[in-house]
Parts: sequence; C-alpha cells; structure tokens
Amino acid sequence: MLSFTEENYLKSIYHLSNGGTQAVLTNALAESMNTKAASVTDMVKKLSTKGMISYEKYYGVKITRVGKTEALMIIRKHRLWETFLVQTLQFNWDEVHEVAEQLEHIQSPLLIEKLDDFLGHPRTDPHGHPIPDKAGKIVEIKQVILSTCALRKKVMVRAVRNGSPSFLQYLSKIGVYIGATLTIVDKVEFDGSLEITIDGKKKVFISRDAAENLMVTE
Amino acid sequence: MLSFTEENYLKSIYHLSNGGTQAVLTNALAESMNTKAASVTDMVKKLSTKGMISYEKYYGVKITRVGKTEALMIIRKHRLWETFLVQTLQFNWDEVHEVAEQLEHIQSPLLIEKLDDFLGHPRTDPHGHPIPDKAGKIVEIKQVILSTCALRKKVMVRAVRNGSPSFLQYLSKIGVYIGATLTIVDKVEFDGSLEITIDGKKKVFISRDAAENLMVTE
DNA sequence: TTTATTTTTTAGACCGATCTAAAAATTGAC
DNA sequence: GTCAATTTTTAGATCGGTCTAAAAAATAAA
Ligand SMILES: [Mn+2]
Ligand SMILES: [Mn+2]
Ligand SMILES: [Mn+2]
Ligand SMILES: [Mn+2]
Repeated sequence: MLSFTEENYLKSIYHLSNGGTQAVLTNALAESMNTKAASVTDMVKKLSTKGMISYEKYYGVKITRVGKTEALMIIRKHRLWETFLVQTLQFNWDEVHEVAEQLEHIQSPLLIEKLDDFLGHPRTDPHGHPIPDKAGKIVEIKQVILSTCALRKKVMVRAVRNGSPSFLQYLSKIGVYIGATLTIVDKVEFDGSLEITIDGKKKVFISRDAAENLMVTE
Repeated sequence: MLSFTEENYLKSIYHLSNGGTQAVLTNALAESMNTKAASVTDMVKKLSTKGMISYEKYYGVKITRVGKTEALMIIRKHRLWETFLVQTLQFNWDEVHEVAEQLEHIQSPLLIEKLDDFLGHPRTDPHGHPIPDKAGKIVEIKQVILSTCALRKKVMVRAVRNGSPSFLQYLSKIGVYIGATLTIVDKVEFDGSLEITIDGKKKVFISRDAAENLMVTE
C-alpha cells in the first residue's frame, strides 16, 4: 500500500520517464514535485525498497514493472474522474485537474470499475489524454503537434499537451475544443505564430506557444 | 484548513455529543477514534486552538458554532457521496460507508454543490439519515424505534441506527428496506424479539437487537 | 589532468500524529 | 472525609515527510 505522497511521486516518475522509457534524475523530480533534492533522495529510497522503482545512486531512478502498473492505475483514476466531472457534473475542462488530483487517491477498486461502467468506458479524458484500461493498457493515438502541420491541410484537435487552466480557458474563448477542425492558413516566419480557421469558419491568430501545445491528427 | 485527521475527530465529536448538545469525554472519543486517550488529549488541544471546540481539562470538550458547521459540512459530503454511490453507481447500501469515509475529505465546494445538483438535492442518504443543506441546516424527521411500536400498527421504515454492513446485508436478505411497511404481529416477552410482516406479505422474526436499530414512522 | 561547477547524497533538525509509561486529577466506596 | 479505583494529562519516544547546511560524487572547463 502506497501513501498519498508516494503515489504522487510515482506518477511524476512515470510521466517524467515518458512511460518508463528513460531514467529520471533527482533534480528533475524535485522540480516537478515542488520539493528539494534531499527530500527526493529520501523518498526514492523508500519507493525503491517497496519495489516500485530501481534506484542507482547518482544515476537516477527507473520505474519497475509493478511501479508502472501502479502509476497507470493512478492515471486511470485521475482521467476517469476528470471525465466524470466534465461529462456528468458539468465542470468546465479547466476546472477538473485540481479536484482529480485529490480523487485519484481514493482507494476502492469497486468504485473505479463502477465509475468506468457508468461513464461507458471512455477512451480519453476531457483533455484528449488516453485512459488506461483495467489492465493498465493504454492506447496511444498517433498525433502530431499543430505547428508541424502543412498549410491548408484540415486537421482535427485531439489533445492538449499543456493542460493549465489559463491555456484551456484561452482555447475555450477562441473556440478551440477537442474534436474541432483546424486549418492553417498562414505561418508567420518571424515569430512562429499561425493564422488558422476553426471548423472552416472563424479565423484567428495563435502564438507559436499555443500551436506547440495542440495535438492534432489529419 | 483542517487536516484529514482533524476532520475525523471533529465529526466524531459532533456525533458523540448528539449534535453539539453534550460534552464529550476523552475516553469516549478515544474509543470511537480507535486510538489512545493520550493521543486524544493532544488532538483536542489542537482543535481547541483552531476554534473548533472548547476544551476544559478533565471535563471533556464541547463543539463550537464554527466547529459544528464544519462537522455538518463533512457529514453533508459523506451522505451526498453515499447517495451518489447507491443511486448513480449502483452500489449496495452496505458497500458505501467505507468509500464515503474517504470521499468526505475531498476539498472542493464546487464539486459538492454540483454533486448535490446532479442528485436532485436529496434529503436523506441510503440509510435514511438526513443530509445537511448548503447552509448546514438539517431536517430531522420525527421517528421512533421499531421495538417501541404498538402491535398491529402499520409503520414505515425510515432509517437504520446501526449502519454496519452485516446488519444492512441482513436487512436486504429478509427484505427490509427504507420505505418498507412493517407491522408487528407478535412480541415475544422472553427475549424481546418480534414477529413482523413486511409490506403486508412476508412474515419474519427479528431479534430485539435488530428491532432496536430500525427507525420508523407511523 | 587538475580545478571549478553542478548535481546528488548525507547529517541533523523539525512538525504532525501517534504510542507507552508515569504522574496528576477526579470520582466512587466505605 | 479518607483511601482506592478510574480517568485524564504529561513526558518522552517513534515514524513519515520535509527542510537546511555540509559533504561527496560526477561533470565541465581550463
Ligand atoms: Mn489532470
Ligand atoms: Mn486530463
Ligand atoms: Mn456512512
Ligand atoms: Mn449513511
């Protein structure tokens, strides 16, 4: 049984390692957890003795098989709760993350399976991120960053990379949502900003930063 | 801001004091919290400095106005979540308490108001207990213990006093539920057990203990 | 390849929540 | 009203999670 804090560390390690493919360094983890390197070293030893990660002094940590499964279950809960908050309780997509950070730690396998049933086994959360299934399997949909797309090509918004409330609110305001059809009508060489149309109608300018945080498919 | 543990203590104090009407002694609180008297003394001092209770050495604690409001909000959350689990997620009424013990600590006023809206502002939880409203107001329905009722009188089950899973499962098994109509057809002098009919049909015997944990109205 | 910089770990402390053991206050019995 | 039993509080320790400051290792620069 992992503590609240241990679960958060593990989730961070999973994300920072790109799903367990790379090692995670102490300082990177400290920054993402808003804590100090010394605290990370302590926690990392604990997670290591619990078999969640393998830890080699000065070389960072790698998530283990069980650790990965554990992390995916927390992510599953997080994303199912976010979906519930938006679909069922009418939250806006920029309001759900903080609450889901709490709800993801509720311990009840029955609850999460019933929630999943109730929601109709959604495959993605309100931000377009895939929801791992009961077995921890995650179906990644091939998608590319908007700013890399060709001019005049119709693409569909699939996910946001940065899910910060301010970015999400901005997207809502200009009319961009998951499932929207975008077309790049012009690229500004100077600053990387784009002129796009949304659903073939509205024409807006978005910054390079915004364009780099939208994931789309053709 | 109260910690997880402080919230649990406060809720216990509220219940043990019958909604703030009596003082609560250290040992009583220790027993209900499954902890030691020494730990209670520590916690009680902390809750006192936070203004949730007034504490007088050797004479127990009394809940304050703010403490009561705080306790009622936790109870509101607990009971709304229990209602959600049964009504929306199809839990049985004996499966919800433990999960609600966790969910009641989620911090998000927006969440609880949206949940309340979604459920249609229920007035009682799956065990018949009243749900405090947004302002902390609680509508107690006058009800009596089944074992005190007269013979042959039709009464309606309103709530259970003891909500333990085993009792609830037993009730389900014999066909007793919130809203069922019961009639006492015989009282056994010797052991206080009752012979009753459920909804005018099924005839069963229940023990004194069971009869003392069923709340009914006429 | 020696030195300087950066990263990471260790040592030692603090805080919140808990415990055991011992002291103090209250209550009950005679 | 005194003494014994019960209840409650204090004292001191532990554990998990965090911190700062200092030591050690790894990396980069000269
Ligand atoms: Mn999120
Ligand atoms: Mn999300
Ligand atoms: Mn309950
Ligand atoms: Mn209940």
